Amino acid sequence: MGTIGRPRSKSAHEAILKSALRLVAKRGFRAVSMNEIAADAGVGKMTIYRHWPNKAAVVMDSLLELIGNETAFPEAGNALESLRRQLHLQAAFFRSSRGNLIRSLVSEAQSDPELATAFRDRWLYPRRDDVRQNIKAAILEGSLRDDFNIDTAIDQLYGSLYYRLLLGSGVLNEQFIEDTYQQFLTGHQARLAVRKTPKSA
Amino acid sequence: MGTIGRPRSKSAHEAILKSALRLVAKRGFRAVSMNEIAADAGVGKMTIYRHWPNKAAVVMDSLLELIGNETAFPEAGNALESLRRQLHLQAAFFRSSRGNLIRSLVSEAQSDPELATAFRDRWLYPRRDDVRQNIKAAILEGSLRDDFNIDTAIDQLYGSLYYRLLLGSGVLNEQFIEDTYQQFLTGHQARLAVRKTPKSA
DNA sequence: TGGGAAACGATACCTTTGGTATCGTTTCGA
DNA sequence: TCGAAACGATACCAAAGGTATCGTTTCCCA
Repeated sequence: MGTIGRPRSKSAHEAILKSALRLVAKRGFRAVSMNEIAADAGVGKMTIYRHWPNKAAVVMDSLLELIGNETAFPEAGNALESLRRQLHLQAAFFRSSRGNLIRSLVSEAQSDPELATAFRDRWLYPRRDDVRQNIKAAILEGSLRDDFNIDTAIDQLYGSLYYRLLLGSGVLNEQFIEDTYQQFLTGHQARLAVRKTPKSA
Repeated sequence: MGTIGRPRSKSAHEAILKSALRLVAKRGFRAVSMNEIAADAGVGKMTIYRHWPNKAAVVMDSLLELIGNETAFPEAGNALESLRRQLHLQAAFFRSSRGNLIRSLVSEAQSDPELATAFRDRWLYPRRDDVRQNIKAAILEGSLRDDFNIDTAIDQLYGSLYYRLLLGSGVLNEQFIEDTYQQFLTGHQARLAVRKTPKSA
């Protein structure tokens, strides 16, 4: 049997991802060329195309492998508080240069169905699953009602964050996150314990 | 004094906008080339560039001049009902091939600051102003409270629509719109009419 | 331990496309 | 009526994603 040949260079792989992340975060997807990424990583352009099928795939992997866990749900005393803190984490992530990665991939996905599927399956849905799990925990803790559509609630929670990231209509500051969180609570919080007066008060 | 020269052809102008709208709505911004738009409109490519500075500007004007009023607030018995119907209109607009225009322009705007500004100033903000006016009317009618941040409320109302349009995470069906509208009401509706007792009840 | 297969960096190349330059021609208005 | 500018057509340019191929290097396995 023939041998396998020279193995892929792990150092080249990592250098490419790091260069792609740094350049795209700073200047955006379209402004960065593949030649530039290759030169910055000290690598031949063909080496990139031996590891990934196209430019979008490189940036997608940069996001997932290097900074994919920066918005994980933080520990907190209870599920609702963990959700609140995660919203602030996600806003900070979007405000930072990392936001350019998301903007770039969503932008390219509009004309690249394969990328759109990959972005949903590898970025969006896993994170939505985390939110869903958190909301279920909050329900079990008795903090949230149990009779609403969770997917719709997730859209309402995070939709306005993506909206401000992509449309630039407003600032993703802490006040906005607090307002969004409170509006979510208003609609989904379990009825507060002490309800002494009957409905016909 | 010299004369003015031959005037711009209004028929060429309109033919270009119609071709751009039709082709981009059907196949998307990136998949349609300027040569193709020119050929479809029966026009020289240079004529397009005499009327618009670049491809994005043509599509932007197609949106505004040809279908910009398809999501106007419909007449209704009261402001809240008008808002509810407009949400359904906007969802239908996004579900139709017109949604490709919005997706295309938002996508291109991520790497084109001038287009981003134009999209906000000419598309987004005028429509947000309509929503703001509607919400103020609903407040005056006594249907909504008057102590919330209107801009944040608009983001929460429409953010999830743009989110589903751009991310494709869920269907923009009527149930989703109803849920979104109800969640908005839950947080912002005025306390139901009869409030006979003073605050210290 | 040595030979073959495949990855490596480098570079030339192909194709597409947005945008420009320039042609001779047409149309208007002053 | 004539000049200026727009017209359709076409050749062209530059940038960039992606491919092909070079000689070289590295490693696994026989």
